[in-house]
Parts: sequence; C-alpha cells; structure tokens
Amino acid sequence: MSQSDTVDRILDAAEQLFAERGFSETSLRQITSKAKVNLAAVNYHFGSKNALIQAVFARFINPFTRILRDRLQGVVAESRKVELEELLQIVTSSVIDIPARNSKSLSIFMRLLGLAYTQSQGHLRKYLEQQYSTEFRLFMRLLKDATPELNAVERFWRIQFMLGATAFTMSSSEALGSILEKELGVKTPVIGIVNQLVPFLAAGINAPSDESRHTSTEAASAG
Amino acid sequence: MSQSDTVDRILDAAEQLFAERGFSETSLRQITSKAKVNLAAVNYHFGSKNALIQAVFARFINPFTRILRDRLQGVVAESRKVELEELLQIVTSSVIDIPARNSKSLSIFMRLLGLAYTQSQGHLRKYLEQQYSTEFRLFMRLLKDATPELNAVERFWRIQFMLGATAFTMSSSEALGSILEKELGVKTPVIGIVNQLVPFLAAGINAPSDESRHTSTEAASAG
DNA sequence: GTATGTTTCAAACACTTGTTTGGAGCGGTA
DNA sequence: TACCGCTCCAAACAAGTGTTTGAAACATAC
Repeated sequence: MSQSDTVDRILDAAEQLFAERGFSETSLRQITSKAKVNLAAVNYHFGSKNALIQAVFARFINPFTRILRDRLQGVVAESRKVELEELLQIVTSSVIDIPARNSKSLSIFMRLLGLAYTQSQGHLRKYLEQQYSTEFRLFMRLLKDATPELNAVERFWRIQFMLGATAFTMSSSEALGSILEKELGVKTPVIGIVNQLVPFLAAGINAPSDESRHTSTEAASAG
Repeated sequence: MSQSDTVDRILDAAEQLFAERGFSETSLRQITSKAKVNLAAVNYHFGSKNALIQAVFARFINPFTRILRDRLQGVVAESRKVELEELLQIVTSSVIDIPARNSKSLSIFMRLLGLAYTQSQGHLRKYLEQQYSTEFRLFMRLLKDATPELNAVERFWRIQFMLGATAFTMSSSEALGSILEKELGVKTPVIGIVNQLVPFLAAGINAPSDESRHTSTEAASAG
C-alpha cells in the first residue's frame, strides 16, 4: 500500500505536469518534487522516464479502450449499418464515460491524447499503436462501412483531418476555453466542446469531394 | 555577404531540424554542426535560441502574410460577399504561392506552422500574435461575414477545429503521406492534401449545429 | 531476536543544455 | 603602422538532464 501510494502520487503529479508543459519540457525533478517523493523513486518504480510516460497513458487509456471496445462490439453484434454520427458519438461518449479521478480528468485526458500525437515521442506512438491496434482496427472498419461513398485515399486524409481537429483542439482546450471566456464571457465545458466537434467532423467527412460535386448535388447533407 | 552567409546557413539548418524534431528537441549544437558554423554564431547573430526560432518563422511567414494581405484586401475592395470556400481558397493559394527556396519549402512551412501551434512555446505564440494580428483580424472579419448563420461561440470553436485539422495534418504531412503510399501505393503532393482539406473544412464549418437541426431541416448542405 | 526483501533517500554520476568569454583573424580607414 | 569594428572560434561556464549507487529505514517472516 505504501508502494502504490508513491506510485500513484508520481502518476498524479506526472500526468498533471505533462498535460501542462509536455513531455520533454517536464523533468523528473519537477515531478518528484510535486509528488513529494524522492527523485530516484521514478526510476525505481517505473524504470525510466519513458516508461513513466507510458504508464501515465495506460492508466486512463485502458479504461477508455475497454468501454470503447465493448460499445463497438455491441453495434457490430447487432449487424446493422452504423451511421457516421452514431460512430462518432460512440467514441466521444466512451471518452466522457471514463471513470474520473477528479474534475480535471477529462481535460487532462484530452490534452495528453493531443500531445501524444503532436509531441510524439516515437516510443509513445509505438506503444499506443501496438497496445490498442485491435480497437483502432475495429473503429476503422466501422468507419469504412459508414462512409462507403469515399474512396480509400479520400477516407485516409479525412480521417487525418478528423484526428487533427480533435487532437489539436483538445490539446489546447483549456487555453482556448479561457480565451473564449475572456472574449465573449461564455464558458464551454469539455463536453460542450465535444458536442460541437461531432457535427463538424461528421459534415467534414461526409463533404462532397471535388469530383463528386460534379456528378451529384444532393449528397451534401450529413444525415 | 559573409555575415549573411553564416546567418542563412544557420536559418536553413535550423528550419530543417526544427521541422524534423521540434524546437526543444533540437539543440544549438545540432544546428551549428549541420550548418557548419561555430556554436557561438547563433548567440552572436541572433541573441538567443528563442530569437532564432522567431527568425526562422519570420523568414517565410513574412512573404506569406504579404501575399495573403494583398489578396484579402483585394476582395474587400470589391465589396461583395465572399463565400467561405473562396476565403479558404485564398488562404491556401497564398500558402502555395510563397516563393519556395527548395522543393521541401512547402512541407517545412506547414510542419513549422503546426509545431508553432502545438509545441507552443509561449514566446513564439506571443510573437506571432502581435506580429500578424492585422492579417489575422482581417481574415476573421471575412470569415465572420462568410458564416452569418453561426453564432459567436460556434464560430469560435469551429475555427479552432479548422486550425487543428490544418495544423495537425500539415505538421505530419510527410509522415502521413509515406504511410498512405506504403498502404495504398498512392502519392499525394502537398497541394493535393490542401485540395482535399478545403471541402472538408468548408463542410465542417457550415455544418448544421445541434440546435439548428431542430429548427430547420433544409440547411444541411454546404453550399 | 535475526534474517529477508522491499522501499526510501542523499549523493553522485556522466552528459547535455543555452550562453558567455577572451582572444584571434580579417578588411577597411586614418 | 596603428586603430577600428566586425566576425569567427575554441574553450569554459553554470545549470539542468536522466540515471545509478550504496547505505539507511522499513515491514514481514522465521
């Protein structure tokens, strides 16, 4: 118990500092002093800084992927066509339903996910890919079924655009939120951002491509 | 001339390394050794590493903003309504029309822009904001006119989604492009990515919001 | 009690970081 | 020739990095 106490304190401090400054900008001394543990504790319990980064991710990605996998397999079991918006809703609701450790959990999760993509960090990308390839492939399969009118190249790029909009927004959601609040006096909770994101992404992915606009004019709607 | 030779060599090496690994992950020793100049040259000519980062940006953002400002003011002078897609086309064409120093200029430009947003780097964000606030405001005004059906909050977030999709995709366009080539055997030049991006963004920004879907059913199309 | 395995801790390690220093080399001016 | 401003360069600087060490403290078992 005293071990897991130290371990958890390190993980708590690390995930918070990583979310604030990024990985390479956060030193082990900053982490251990925030966690009020000895410097050597990180290497003792985790082995290395990189392993700590991965452990921080594993702690909240594991619950997420469990939820996501269950729900995706759920709709697969129903063997009916899954619309794009429903698919996106499944992903976002899975994020939202992650058991929260505290009030900031959600935004920290989002921010770290964004950093994972942008700051990468080779070792982390590899770790995430091989760790969660099953869920990723399943999602991709459903996404392909939900967008039959896209050819493979278009779909590839639009997925990247989607990931980009999500990762980027979430990686700076806190900063952006405070800008918005200062500018317009409105506060948007993380869930609110997500709810704005889904229709944007759905419309973008279903957008008519340059060629299809010549052949069809009515397929512009998302529904 | 011998001065600007050293200065340019540093800028060339720096922008390339920054684009490859990011700012804090690139050391001055890596830069100066690639540029084949003395380590102290950076601090002598630029003052500090942060100043070097800003100089790298200034070198290609200045031409870009000149082009963009001219074209935006051009459509303003015509005093007609500017559609969203035209506005996006102006921005992307301005990027493409930046005088290129070499074949990689465009992707390096994109990648650095992406890093500027995601790795930020406070000092750089401040620098860019105060340096190019005029063009940014002008673009925002036109964007507002082009999307009268959006309320301020929606518009704010959709702009972030747009920036995110762009910055993220472009910041890893090279890596993504090689993945696509390996997977599907298709090569997408940077211009091709941009052309895919515009309809995606336009559709996303013009997407029906959650509330408008209750009150209206025909406004779903992007046109 | 002693022995055992685990966890903590201060200190040091080897290394990299951005920046500064003081002298050298250069071209031009008086 | 002497002086000047500019540029270069090897070397050092102070501070920070992740990691390792070896002894201390602790808990648990015998």
